[in-house]
Amino acid sequence: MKVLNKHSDYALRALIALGMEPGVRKSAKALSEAQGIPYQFLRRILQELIRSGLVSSKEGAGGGVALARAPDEIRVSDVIEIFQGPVQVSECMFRRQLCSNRANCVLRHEIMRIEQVVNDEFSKVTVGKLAGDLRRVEEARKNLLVQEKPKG
Amino acid sequence: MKVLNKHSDYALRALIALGMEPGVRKSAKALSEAQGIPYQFLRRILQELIRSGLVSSKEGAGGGVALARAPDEIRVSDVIEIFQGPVQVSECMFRRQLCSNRANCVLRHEIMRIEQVVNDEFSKVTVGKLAGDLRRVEEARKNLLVQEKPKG
DNA sequence: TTTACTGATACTAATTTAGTATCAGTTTAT
DNA sequence: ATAAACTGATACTAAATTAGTATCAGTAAA
Ligand code: FES
Ligand code: FES
Repeated sequence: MKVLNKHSDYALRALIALGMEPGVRKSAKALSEAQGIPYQFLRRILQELIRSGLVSSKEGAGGGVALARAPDEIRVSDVIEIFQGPVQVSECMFRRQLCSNRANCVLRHEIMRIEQVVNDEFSKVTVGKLAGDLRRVEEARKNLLVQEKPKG
Repeated sequence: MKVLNKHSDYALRALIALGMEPGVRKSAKALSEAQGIPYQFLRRILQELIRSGLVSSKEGAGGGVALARAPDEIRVSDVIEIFQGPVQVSECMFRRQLCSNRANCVLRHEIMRIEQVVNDEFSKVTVGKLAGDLRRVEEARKNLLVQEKPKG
């Protein structure tokens, strides 16, 4: 069961890359090369993010994209919603004979509860948080290198 | 984002149908007709459930399948695991440049935490519970009919 | 020995996901 | 003016996954 498809995956990486230096505009080409994401594919993903309002863009030479909101205001759940639609456990279990009265269906309640939990978890994690985590990871690695080659 | 694919969906329906009358053996044909699941497809699904040990079978005329465990011992997560593999949020975010040190990766921890939560939720729900819920739904509907046509 | 079933497995069709390509328009720099 | 570096929109192809079908062999009961 793969939760993130490539669209969401790449979108997140691009968003986090942008979130590392909020306000700095980057071109699709630069992002594509830095993150190892196929250029044309990333372009379409960015266009989608722009349409959805997570990212802002500037056309022409020297143009590019940047986060349209604060990194902490962009949730992983937003990204999943855009590229994979809302979380749905099952189209509708027992739809045929058994569940003519959807409104009162206990099974449906169970299903919706889980959908909610999954969604909540993905809402808790923001691009800002991931970028922060990543920053700390990079710091740690840098320090490690300094230790290995001290005063060099 | 569709969580259950048709395999898991149909498997669950079949398991719950079996769970409504544990111990009673039912043929693939009967299940297929009762649940509106394509026969050959359901056959393969049942064979998979049998191999996985959730269901027991008896060959020959009058044969069929039944739950191999107590309904409460069959979790939705078991079914998902069989047909869709273990929950994976992302193959490995930032695998390339950024995450050579997977063991210490904060992002990875975040991802694994969510995977755990999702899995936990699906482990909480058993075939026994779903069958019980369904039983209550059917009771409620029956009572409703009695009310509508009282003493008829 | 026919009928009703499962076991194993090969196959096809449909859908989704991933990835590519193209052309038009915008901004900057020369 | 025009070339270069960009995004906007959209059509297209390829690969992978999912869904569904078919077939043949074997088993058990009537
Ligand atoms: S599961 Fe569909 S209404 Fe009950
Ligand atoms: S996300 Fe892959 S190791 Fe960090």
